[in-house]
Amino acid sequence: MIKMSSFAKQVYKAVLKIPIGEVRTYKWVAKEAGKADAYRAVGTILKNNPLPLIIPCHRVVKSNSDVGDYIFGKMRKKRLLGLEKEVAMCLANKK
DNA sequence: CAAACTATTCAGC
DNA sequence: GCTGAATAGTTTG
Repeated sequence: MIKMSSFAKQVYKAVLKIPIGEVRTYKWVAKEAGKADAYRAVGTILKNNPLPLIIPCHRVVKSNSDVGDYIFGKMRKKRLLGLEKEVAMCLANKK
């Protein structure tokens, strides 16, 4: 088991709750985590995020629909979002 | 324990 | 639309 900060755990759970093809804002994640005013902490945690491959940090964007930042790079994040959108459609329409 | 840093957000012009 | 400042939690020494 990996030990981590209490807020981080909630943040990860909130991010994992985001459906594929959809994106949420850092504020939203912070709120789900229990601290709506900790949007900045969310970014800090995800930045040091110990499980970048099991946490869809790319589904978290800024409030202005800005892409925000990503561990693998903003470009990779954008690409992933578009790809996930297609995947979501596939799962919904079973194309 | 305290200081510094940060993947953000809000307000003003 | 852009710039500057604030706030909350994590991390490191």
